[in-house]
Amino acid sequence: MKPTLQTIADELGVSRSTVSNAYSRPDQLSPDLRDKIMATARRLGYAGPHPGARSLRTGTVGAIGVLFTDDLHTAFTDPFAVQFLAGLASAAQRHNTGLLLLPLSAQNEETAAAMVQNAVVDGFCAYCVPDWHDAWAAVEARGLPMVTGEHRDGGGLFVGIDEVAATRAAGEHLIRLGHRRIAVISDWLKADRDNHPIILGNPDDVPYYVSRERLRGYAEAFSTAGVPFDEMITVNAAGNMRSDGAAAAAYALDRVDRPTAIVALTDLLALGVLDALAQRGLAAGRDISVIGFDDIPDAAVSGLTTVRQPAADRGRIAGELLLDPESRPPTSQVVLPTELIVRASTGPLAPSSLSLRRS
Amino acid sequence: MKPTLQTIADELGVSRSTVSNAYSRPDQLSPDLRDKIMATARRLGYAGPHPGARSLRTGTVGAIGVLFTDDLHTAFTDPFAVQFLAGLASAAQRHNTGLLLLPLSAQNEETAAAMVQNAVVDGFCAYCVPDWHDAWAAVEARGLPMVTGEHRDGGGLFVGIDEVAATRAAGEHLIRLGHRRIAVISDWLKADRDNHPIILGNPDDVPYYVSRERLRGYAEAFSTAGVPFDEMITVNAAGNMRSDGAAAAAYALDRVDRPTAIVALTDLLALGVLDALAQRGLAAGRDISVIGFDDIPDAAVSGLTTVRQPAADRGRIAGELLLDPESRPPTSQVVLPTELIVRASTGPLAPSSLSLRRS
DNA sequence: GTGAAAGCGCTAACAG
DNA sequence: CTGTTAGCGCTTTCAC
Repeated sequence: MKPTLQTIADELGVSRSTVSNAYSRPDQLSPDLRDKIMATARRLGYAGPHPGARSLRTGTVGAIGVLFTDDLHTAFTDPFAVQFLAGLASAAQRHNTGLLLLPLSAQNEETAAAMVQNAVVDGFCAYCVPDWHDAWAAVEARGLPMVTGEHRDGGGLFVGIDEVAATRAAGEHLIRLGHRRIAVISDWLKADRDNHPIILGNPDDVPYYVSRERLRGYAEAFSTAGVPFDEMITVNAAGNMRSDGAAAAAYALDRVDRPTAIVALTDLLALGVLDALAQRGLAAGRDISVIGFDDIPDAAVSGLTTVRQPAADRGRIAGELLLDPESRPPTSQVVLPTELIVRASTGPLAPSSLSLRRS
Repeated sequence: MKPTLQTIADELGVSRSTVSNAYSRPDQLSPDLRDKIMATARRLGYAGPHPGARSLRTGTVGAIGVLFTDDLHTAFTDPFAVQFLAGLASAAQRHNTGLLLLPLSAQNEETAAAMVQNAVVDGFCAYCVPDWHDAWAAVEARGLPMVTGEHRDGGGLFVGIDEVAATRAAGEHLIRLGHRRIAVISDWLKADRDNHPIILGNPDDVPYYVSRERLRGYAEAFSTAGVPFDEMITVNAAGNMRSDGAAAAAYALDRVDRPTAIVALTDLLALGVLDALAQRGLAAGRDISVIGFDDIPDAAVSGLTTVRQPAADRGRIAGELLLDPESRPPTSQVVLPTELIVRASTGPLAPSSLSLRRS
């Protein structure tokens, strides 16, 4: 039988609460007694109050649930996700809190919801969770504090960026450079996970918040310049991997009316687009302009024009909001700044493209 | 006030246990009643049994604690760690279990131990935790199942590789090629986190299991060939990052009696060594031989000779052992195979090096 | 099928 | 400073 507070108390002939105090409120009893308690605890192999029992009593656990994609491998390959998590972890650590990764199966929404229901946590942090997911409902039902960067009206706290404004600025940059025939590449433009061009009636049809909003920003910039939504070339990517970016870009590049610019909704995909260009002997920024999103370290290395967002801050602030109610702003909506970083991968419309455009 | 089982029971005039059964044992009551219960639960905003309370009663939580480095950023930059975690997560998911990341502060061992003590989990998985860490003791004290790949005699379950045999084989390869003046680079050769050459009396002095064992393997191979331990050039790396590998390699390369081979105890460091070679116009495998460890994807790309280990399997099996007691082998010691992968970065001792050796 | 009783191990008033 | 009392919200025999 495992020792409990009572075991120690009985052994010493004191009360259970005294032993409890020895651990949680050392100032409530004489140092002598405390030492004696700790000594017998050690002797009996008692490791301290049972965390589960304590948490039932105090109502706090010391863990926050992170709704996460099924595919940890891909998630950890994404520098944005890693920075976000690192930021979240730094806040968590400051509050002596762990991160409960909840890898939600995209196949089996039922188990995903069950994981959320059974998670022993103080709150939830969700991102990269397409919003049709049942898990959303489960999180809301739990009634715990929740923070997300992807669901601005979802009841919980919001820490994120103005996705629409960010890509609108990027789109305007492209417009200023003269581009009008533009392809957009992203995963989650459709619910399926394949690389292929798609016809999209409307940005609203996109099932995933981030992709949808970013697409909206571009759509706004372009339509303001006279390029209607349905003239944009949209290609769905299988996932958010560099190779997917290259594969998806192929559908845009290998067509007669090749676009003069390709925007990817993440840097990882944009780097793949650069790969596809290189493979075809095309020069980014001269033959074809490319824009990404995130400003991951490799973006600078590759001279990728992109939108910088404060990944680590998003995580850190999300954590603070969850763990430190004092810090909660009245609005509960923290919108962090983004910045368009112009590098070599965008340039003015090339004459060759112009002539092609007339053909 | 948040609704509980009792709230629902009172509302319907049934007993608490009936409502409990409605959730956990649907076969114990009539479908009608169950539906009615679920309906009022929904109506009252009851999300299902409180996970913490349930776990106190049943003794199972649905989470395993992963003792993790403080520095998530670096951890997730290491493909080995990512693959390991992905493997662990796959097993966890199969058992409907989450991963509680416990980022242990290396500075503050006290808080680190406290995190372990307070973790609401069913078991622990530890790796990348230097063994002088207080957290070890805390884990053992908890008395929960624990699995590690780094502490073969530590009481818990072991899933790992034969580190010594792995590097011994790599060392023998180097010896066969004629190398005798050899440098070893690794983080955690000393407890400090700086790049600098060190004098090591003995592999036993190394404070971290993995580094120690791998160093032992090399020491065995070399001493068998007549190269005593104290003739090996040992360089401590600040961390397990590519740039650290390059920085540490500098100390080996920029000395008069330059070694003819450099072994790094991880691929990430070895890739840094290759960077350092390139920077000095030296050719890996011709001028200087280099060996890594892990066989991460980039190793193949760079033609790095290395030791392949089954990272994802280590994680997956660790998870199974923890979560599925049935699967536990009698010994509780699972040793997975490794394989020396010879690529272009190792080659026979170059004549130029030989002459240099005599000088 | 359903309910009553007995805790899981702990903490937080409060009284002594 | 120490002990008593009263649960936290749930599951699980075991009778009915």
